[in-house]
Amino acid sequence: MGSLIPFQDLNLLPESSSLATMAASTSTTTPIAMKIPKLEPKLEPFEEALETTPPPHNLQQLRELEEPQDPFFSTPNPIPNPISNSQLTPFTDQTLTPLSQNSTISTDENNVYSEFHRISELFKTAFAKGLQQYGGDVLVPDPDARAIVPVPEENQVSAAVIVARKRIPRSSELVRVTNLGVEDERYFRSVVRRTRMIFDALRVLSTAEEEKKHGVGNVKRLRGDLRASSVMRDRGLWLNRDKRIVGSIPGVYIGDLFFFRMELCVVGLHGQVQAGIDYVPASQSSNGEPIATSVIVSGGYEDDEDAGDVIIYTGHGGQDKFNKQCVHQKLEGGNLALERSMHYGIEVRVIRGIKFPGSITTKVYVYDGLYRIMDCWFDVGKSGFGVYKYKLVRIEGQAEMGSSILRFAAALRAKPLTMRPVGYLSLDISLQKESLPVLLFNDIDSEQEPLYYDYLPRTVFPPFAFHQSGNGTGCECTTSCADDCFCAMKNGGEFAYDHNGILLRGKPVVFECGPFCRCPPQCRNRVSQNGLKSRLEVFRSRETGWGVRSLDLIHAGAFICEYAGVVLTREQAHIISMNGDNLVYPHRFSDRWAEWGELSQIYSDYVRPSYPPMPPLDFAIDVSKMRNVACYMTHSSTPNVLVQFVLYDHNNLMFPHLMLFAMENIPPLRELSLDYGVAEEWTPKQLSICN
DNA sequence: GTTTCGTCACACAT
DNA sequence: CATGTGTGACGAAA
Repeated sequence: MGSLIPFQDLNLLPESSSLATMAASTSTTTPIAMKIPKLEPKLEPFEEALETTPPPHNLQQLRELEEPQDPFFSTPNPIPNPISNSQLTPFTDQTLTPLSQNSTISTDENNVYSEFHRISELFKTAFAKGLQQYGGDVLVPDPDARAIVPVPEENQVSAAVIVARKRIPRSSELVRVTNLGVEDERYFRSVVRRTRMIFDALRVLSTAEEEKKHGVGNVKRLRGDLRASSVMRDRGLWLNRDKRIVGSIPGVYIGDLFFFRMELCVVGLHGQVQAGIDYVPASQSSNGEPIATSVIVSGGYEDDEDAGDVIIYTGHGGQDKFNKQCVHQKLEGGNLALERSMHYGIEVRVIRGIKFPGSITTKVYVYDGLYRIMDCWFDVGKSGFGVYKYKLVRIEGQAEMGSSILRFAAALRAKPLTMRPVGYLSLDISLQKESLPVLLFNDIDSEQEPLYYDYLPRTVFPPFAFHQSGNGTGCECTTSCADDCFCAMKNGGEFAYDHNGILLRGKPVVFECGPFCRCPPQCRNRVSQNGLKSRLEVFRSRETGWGVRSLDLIHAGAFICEYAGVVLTREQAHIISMNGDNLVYPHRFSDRWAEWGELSQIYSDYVRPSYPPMPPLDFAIDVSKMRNVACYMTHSSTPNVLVQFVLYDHNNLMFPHLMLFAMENIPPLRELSLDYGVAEEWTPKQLSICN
């Protein structure tokens, strides 16, 4: 056990302060950032992807919309990788500075000191040694070494093997993905979306299975996340295992949210289950040096300082079981890798772990984009032990940080008018008809349209829809519904939701408990009939007219709202549509429910749920005079919201409710989008695109 | 190839 | 509801 070193004394230490000063002056006198090729933002922000889509309530435009469906799902077999001009840039040996052939990583046995003055020795030797051994100048590495040399055409590798077919070990080949076209982006996004849907489906289903087997509450420490990732690893469904990507991961956007570390591994954003620094180890690196690729800022180290764009990040190691520093850190492993990444000007992905009460887990992980390591020094931490510190500075020109959006949204929920003094036209256009307020925001023009319609929280069905059905049947459960209850039977012997109200798997139709059941309103099988769970906001957008976003984070699979309007029969619709009114045809919505919980890549005998069977829907929804928030959602072919048909207040299969559920973890203030489907006349063209 | 080790998880108990 | 603690699975190193 080393003796405690007073924090303030170390700052006075000549060696440390001089070196720190020199390091600091280095970064100011030589404009390092200028010499690094500026990183163009490669990923198109989600909002921009929606730019050309028309407002959903303008159905005429919608029909004219020519947008191919997500090719991944619309064809039965995986399509060939559409990548044409994109490339993976290998980091060849030439891209890194030449080393002396015999250099090794410094793992100085004397790293642990108990005497105060010896810390400075450690600092000098470990650091200077670490740098000098690699042939560079101790404090001013060759600026040219920071440039990533463009790779000649013949060395470029195709990206076709992003999705593997069997379990693959982790590669050590460092690449950076560049020049992705719009189609490439769309493709990779769909791969990531699909992968994450499989992960979530496996995770919630394994929990549900265990509960079924052992009974609710008797399940011991079930780790659905571990189960899901393990199954997916065995099937080779982890992404980006064949290349170690420096920089952005294709298909992962800044602001994307994750609730499990394992999920970060599955998409390849961060490959360490618990460790905060991910890197290519020296033994696998082409030049024998470790290179860091991503870090997680999770608040686990007391010496971290997080100012958003600038992070003082603490290296790993030196902690006891209670996350207390107890020995000095060493310049090895991830610590050395970060230092080497700084030396070569290699950017790192930053993921923040943020405490998030009220979620399914206590923490949420946000991808915050790329940072450059600008500085690195040895310091004494608050507990008096030596720690390595790294100054990470966010690269400019990237989309806004997800973590700051989370923070802003939290403030907005509490004080909307303080945070946005201008633009709110209404703090609740539903006039308390919804369980939570629906805000209306326009800071672009004077349009106020949503104010002028009657707000209709639930769809109005014609009376005969109730009469035609055997609506007097319900379950007899008095406390809580179980898997053997009448309503569970109607759903094929299982409930559609888990105990958090998450939709487990999309179905042709979901039967919820209703007014004819004896169970209480809190019953787990009444998810979509109890109103909003997240605060929604209709907002004016230059690109799409109106759009909808949430002030709350929405979990994947969570209920959002109903798509409400007045139901018209085919005959009524025919008459009304001649006047050019706004009608929505439920049968035209793409069957996105089938993607939710789709596991054909896991089970070869997987078939899309066909029970309970649904007849073709033959009605329209009139949203011209009465509507709710849903009809302001924009269209997308990679939507984050799906339509699930639900019955609860009657059993008439001809007239289900259109309930909207989240297909992804939707960050607050990200635009919600629905696949309204494309008109039939587009089908041939669509096929030609897919083939 | 195999084993050991450490880790900014997670879930549940208290 | 914060803190404690047991089980865990991965990649890296030996």
